[in-house]
Amino acid sequence: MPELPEVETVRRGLAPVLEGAVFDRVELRRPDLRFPFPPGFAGRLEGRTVAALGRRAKYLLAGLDDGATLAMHLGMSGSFRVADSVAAADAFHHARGKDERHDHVVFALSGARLPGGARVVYNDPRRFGFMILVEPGGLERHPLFAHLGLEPVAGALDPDALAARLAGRTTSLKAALLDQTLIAGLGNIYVSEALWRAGLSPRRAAGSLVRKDGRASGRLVRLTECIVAVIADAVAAGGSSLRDYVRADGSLGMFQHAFRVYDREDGPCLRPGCRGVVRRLVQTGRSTFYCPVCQR
DNA sequence: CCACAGGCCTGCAGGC
DNA sequence: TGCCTGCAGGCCTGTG
Repeated sequence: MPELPEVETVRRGLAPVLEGAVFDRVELRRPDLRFPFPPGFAGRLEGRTVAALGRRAKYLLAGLDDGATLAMHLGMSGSFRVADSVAAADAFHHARGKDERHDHVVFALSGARLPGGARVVYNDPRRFGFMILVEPGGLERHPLFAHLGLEPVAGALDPDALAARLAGRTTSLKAALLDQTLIAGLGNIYVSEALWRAGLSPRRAAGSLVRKDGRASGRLVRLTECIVAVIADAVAAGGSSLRDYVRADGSLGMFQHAFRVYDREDGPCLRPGCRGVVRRLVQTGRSTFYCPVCQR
């Protein structure tokens, strides 16, 4: 259930292995994940070198030496693990309680930095993840990427740009922040955490943070600061490890220990001086955690 | 059996 | 009629 911090942590773990490495063999152990693999998918990758491993929103983007891009989304339960052999990979996965029935893709790699080669294994029990190959120059026009919103990182998430996108919208702040065409990379955990930090109710109308002249209100400036901060803090902690997510080297993220509201229903609000109790509500089918006392 | 889980696409209904 | 918006449902498997 990787959100941006988990995907970024995976990227940092995989980059030293993938960058400069060649796909010697790509093994698809089933014909589909969320979508069927396109015909020739594995063969199209074999023999190609990874130039760089990047990220956009919750997508991992492996740029290939011929200009194409392997785009990978982890869905709700996707994870990668790295090993120098099949046996080591399986032992590692086993230790993490992973079921090898859900090992769906195996990349066999070689490279100057990989004496003896390496294997990168993709495991995804729920199969909401997917991999696609985008031909050179096609990324910006691709329907999955063309409408992605602002990255929630310093310098990219501009309050007035966000105000322009929220103006007039009656939908809840919770739903707006989950909308990947507005801000790209937030998910259910970090929306709750950011709104708690900002002291804003998840039920508030998104457009209520925009001034009449169309610019960002003080509250919206504060919210953008809190979004950037919570994402940066989570990346620094290696993301959050709950049920499925582990880092590429098998270690756990630590940010789950820093949650202020997420999954803390009925617990005391942790804001100094606030005597509220954390509540859970369901918005557009997803749990929201918030303090009704200090989030208005 | 039920509810719920970190994502996101589709289709439908309602408002203008 | 169209366009936009917002929401329920569905995709899968696993866990409590």
